[in-house]
Amino acid sequence: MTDSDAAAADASDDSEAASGGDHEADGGGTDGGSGDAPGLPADLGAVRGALVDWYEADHRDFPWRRTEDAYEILVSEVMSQQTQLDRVVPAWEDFLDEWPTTADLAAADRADVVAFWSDHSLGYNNRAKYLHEAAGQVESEYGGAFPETPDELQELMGVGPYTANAVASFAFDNGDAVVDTNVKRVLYRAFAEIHNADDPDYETVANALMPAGESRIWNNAIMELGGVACGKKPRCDEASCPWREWCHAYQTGDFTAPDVPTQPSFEGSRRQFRGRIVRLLGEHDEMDLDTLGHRIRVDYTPDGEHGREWLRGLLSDLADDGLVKIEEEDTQIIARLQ
DNA sequence: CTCCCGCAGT
DNA sequence: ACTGCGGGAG
Repeated sequence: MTDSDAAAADASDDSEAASGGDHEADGGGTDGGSGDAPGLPADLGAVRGALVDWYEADHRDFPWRRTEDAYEILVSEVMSQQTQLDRVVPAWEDFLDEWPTTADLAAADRADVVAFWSDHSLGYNNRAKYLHEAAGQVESEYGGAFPETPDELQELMGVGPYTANAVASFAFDNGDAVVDTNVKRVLYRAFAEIHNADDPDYETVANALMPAGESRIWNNAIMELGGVACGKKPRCDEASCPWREWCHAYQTGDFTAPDVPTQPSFEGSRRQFRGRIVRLLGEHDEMDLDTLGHRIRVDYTPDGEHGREWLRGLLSDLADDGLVKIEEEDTQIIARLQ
């Protein structure tokens, strides 16, 4: 899309701007703009409309954006928490094919769900456990019907503030503004007040920005912005960012973003070996200690530094996490998914 | 190497 | 407030 428009240029506040979207701005006057969110542009209606129009004009067509089923949405959110969306698509489709409803998932063996998770390289196997557990909660505590408010959704295992608002928004159009690392980056760059704050209150600003009662379209739109136009490497013009005329970063050229804690390297980490163990146990049902050890690392020697004692430690933690069961038969030690 | 739509346990 | 948790892709 050609955009052009030199941008920064006029910082003038005229505007009703682009759009003509169908969303009429905020219900007049009530929030008069920046009442509880100093630092937001005065013409909030234009800012909101520009983003929503931009999203509606063109956005990535992920399959979970075509459903309003809370369970399907939840599965997509949990999978997306740290896996690239393009990789989530096939896993999401396979998962729902295998367990189409919360009743199906709740009735499944956890070991099968964990094995699926590992087999689809979705990482963080605890999330499979959480999802299985959450399905059980929906069945037993809500009679199979998802709660519809963020507060209630947060009671589900593995569902925190972000996921609760995402599900409430995308399934029920009933959420508050989502705040994840993408949204934080957008807000930090766009609005100087956030950028300059010692301890930015993202939640308050995000909610002040969101048009009340339109969480579904809004949260989709602002996350799309963070993913497509305002990623770590900004693509303002290429993506025709709708906020260029208001954006502090675009006008100053300062595209710094909030620090995201960097993970310790994965290669050689204990997480890597946990992952290998779970993957192997998903393929072999049960394995004895030394066979498992030799299969997860070439330098495994029963009595060496990375030997039985080391492996017992990993398995013990996996057992504490409820992912693995350790059985002692005679002198043999056998592990299987739990 | 970094990045990717967080959360639970402590 | 801090820590641990997978693994593919760029």
